[in-house]
Amino acid sequence: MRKRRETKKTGRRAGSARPERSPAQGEDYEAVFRDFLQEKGLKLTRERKVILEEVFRHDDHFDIDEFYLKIKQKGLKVSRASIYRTLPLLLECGLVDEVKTTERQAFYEHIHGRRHHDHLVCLSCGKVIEFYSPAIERLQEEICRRRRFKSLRHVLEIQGHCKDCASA
Amino acid sequence: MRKRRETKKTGRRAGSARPERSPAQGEDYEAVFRDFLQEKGLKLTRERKVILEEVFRHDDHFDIDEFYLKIKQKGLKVSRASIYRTLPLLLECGLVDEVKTTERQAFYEHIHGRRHHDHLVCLSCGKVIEFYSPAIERLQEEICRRRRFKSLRHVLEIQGHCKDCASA
DNA sequence: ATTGCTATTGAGACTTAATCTCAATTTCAT
DNA sequence: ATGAAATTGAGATTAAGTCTCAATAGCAAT
Ligand SMILES: [Zn+2]
Ligand SMILES: [Zn+2]
Ligand SMILES: [Zn+2]
Ligand SMILES: [Zn+2]
Repeated sequence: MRKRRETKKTGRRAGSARPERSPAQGEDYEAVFRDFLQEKGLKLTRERKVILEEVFRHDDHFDIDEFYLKIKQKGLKVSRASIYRTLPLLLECGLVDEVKTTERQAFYEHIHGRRHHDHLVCLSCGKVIEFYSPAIERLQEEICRRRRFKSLRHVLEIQGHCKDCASA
Repeated sequence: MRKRRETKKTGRRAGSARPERSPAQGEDYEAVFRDFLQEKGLKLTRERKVILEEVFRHDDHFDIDEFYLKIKQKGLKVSRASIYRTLPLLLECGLVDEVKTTERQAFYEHIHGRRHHDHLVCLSCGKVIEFYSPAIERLQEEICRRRRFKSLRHVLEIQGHCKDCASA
């Protein structure tokens, strides 16, 4: 068993800032995944189904190790390697969002009709607060346009102390 | 000898976007460092001097491994451990800026009168282009204020393809 | 300059997230 | 049902970063 790094995990729920879901997008992520796989000549295996289900059962951010443990505790059998191999696929087909943090480990969140958003991360309690600023997004586009830089993605993470930890 | 990871290093010079130096700030970074160390009861060793000099000889971003190799090639003798121990000190006293990237390795850049800035990173050629947007900075402050989040630092990295690579 | 208390160093061991290996197994189009 | 090709998983490997600890160096006080 891999030793888990010790990290503050308290209160790792997103704050009130989460953009609400758009119910417009269908629930059938399995169909999306299946089609994606088929198109690439890949196979929808039992393991991939388990991972997909589990990803969509999660309603907040998670890191891979946490995710692996959760699957294991449920008695489902999927290897760490398969998880590491499947998440990039889910990323590629747009069902999952990867947020590379300034910490070593990236975290993930299923998309399921969520909008893009960025993050405030509390250095004391580990809380992740989502925010979305159309103005900032627009300015980024502007910056890229001016430099003829073709933007594919971005990471904006603000680190500091949340209001609970700052007052303590 | 530690095996280097293979990464695209071509054209890793910053683009034209670098904010110009402010000549107002004195050149005497060694004095700054010495005072800082003294205040903390730490010592200005030969190794620390070498590292400091070398950091300020670099005029763009660098990662630790690259940095270590460069020092070694010059025949200067400083261990990897010392570099890993010294850079956080330089960070702490504000002489160096650490930019955690979405890649595994962070990169560094000496400050020396530079303003804060963020980065465009080209995924094809590895080029790092700096930019600074007062408007974005202001919006970030605004977001934090609204959430009573005390911001300490932030990372904004936009990934994509630079104009040279996009046209190719 | 000498002394002595600490901070520091460096070689190499260790940690750990992530990737790779490869034989055994599973998927799925035919 | 069949077989080519993709996939799996246990464990090895990689590599950035951290830690250990005996030997050494800085420096303040004498
Ligand atoms: Zn954004
Ligand atoms: Zn907090
Ligand atoms: Zn900024
Ligand atoms: Zn490029």
